[in-house]
Amino acid sequence: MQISSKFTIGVHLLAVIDYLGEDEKVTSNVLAGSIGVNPVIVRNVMGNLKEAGLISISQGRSGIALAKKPDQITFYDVYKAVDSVNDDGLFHFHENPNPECPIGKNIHKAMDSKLDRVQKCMEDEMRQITLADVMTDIQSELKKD
Amino acid sequence: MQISSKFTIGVHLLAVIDYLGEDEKVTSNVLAGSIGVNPVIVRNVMGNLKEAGLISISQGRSGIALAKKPDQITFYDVYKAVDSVNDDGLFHFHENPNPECPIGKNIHKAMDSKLDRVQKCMEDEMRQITLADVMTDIQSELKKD
DNA sequence: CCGCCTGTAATATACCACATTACAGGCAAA
DNA sequence: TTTGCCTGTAATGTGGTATATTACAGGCGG
Repeated sequence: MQISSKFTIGVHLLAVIDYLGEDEKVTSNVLAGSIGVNPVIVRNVMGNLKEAGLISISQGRSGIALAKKPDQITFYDVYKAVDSVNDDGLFHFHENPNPECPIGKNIHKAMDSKLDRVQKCMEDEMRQITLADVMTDIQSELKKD
Repeated sequence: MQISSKFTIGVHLLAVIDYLGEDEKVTSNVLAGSIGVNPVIVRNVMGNLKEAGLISISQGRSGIALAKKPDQITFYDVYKAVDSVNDDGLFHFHENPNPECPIGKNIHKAMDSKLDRVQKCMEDEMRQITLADVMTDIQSELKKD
């Protein structure tokens, strides 16, 4: 199992928007070219990021721009924006434990809070990482040339 | 996306084995009955847990038993045993970033260590939770009746 | 030796991620 | 205001994966 690539696509997207800034025209086709996926996928992710208030999109001969500063955009924001994990949570619980069995009857209650704790731990860590951190690392790679 | 139910099945499995202990005969059919899934799934998970050294299985008119004490079996052990997450990691990275693009060329390098950090955080939290914790909660639910 | 149980392969099904085509609608520039 | 690019989105295809199910070979204990 893996978290959908929509998440990494989202971060990549934001990085390109930040990098090309207001100088160059950024379109879903340009982005799709850099990311290496279909433009429709990009437009969908763009829509998610827009709904979440991370970017602004003006139609027509368009302009896409960050709606927040890079250090105000965290991995968690992107992760939530693109619905990386559904409402049932990170862990898929088997759906039919036997209520006639003392374990089956209570396993859900006994595990849920623990699984939530694990998921929350992961999400809290994602809140610590920002787009600015990614840009810093990209810049320092670029300087090596 | 969600982590396969094989993980929760694995924990459920261990809980039943611990609960029914050495008194009653525990078979894949009994387990499947409590868990509410097909016996073959149970046997596969059993195999995983056996390989990982968490349970012992003797064939024939069989006996299944925990190979460690409940407080020595963590969620992480089960999670690893059933291959909840493949070797590529928790996050599925888009596979064809454009090497001609300054961002596409470096996005992988810039994000990998951060994603690893997130995953490791989750796994560390799982190491803190044991089968014994689950059994404690189940027991206290049972006492409510 | 008989019967129950595990190990495992083969097959089916349903769902999901991602790709692709197509087109309607909007904004901006000319 | 018209034209052309671009976004929003629906419809469809496809491959991969999770789980179910049937079937059977092999092993151990009674």
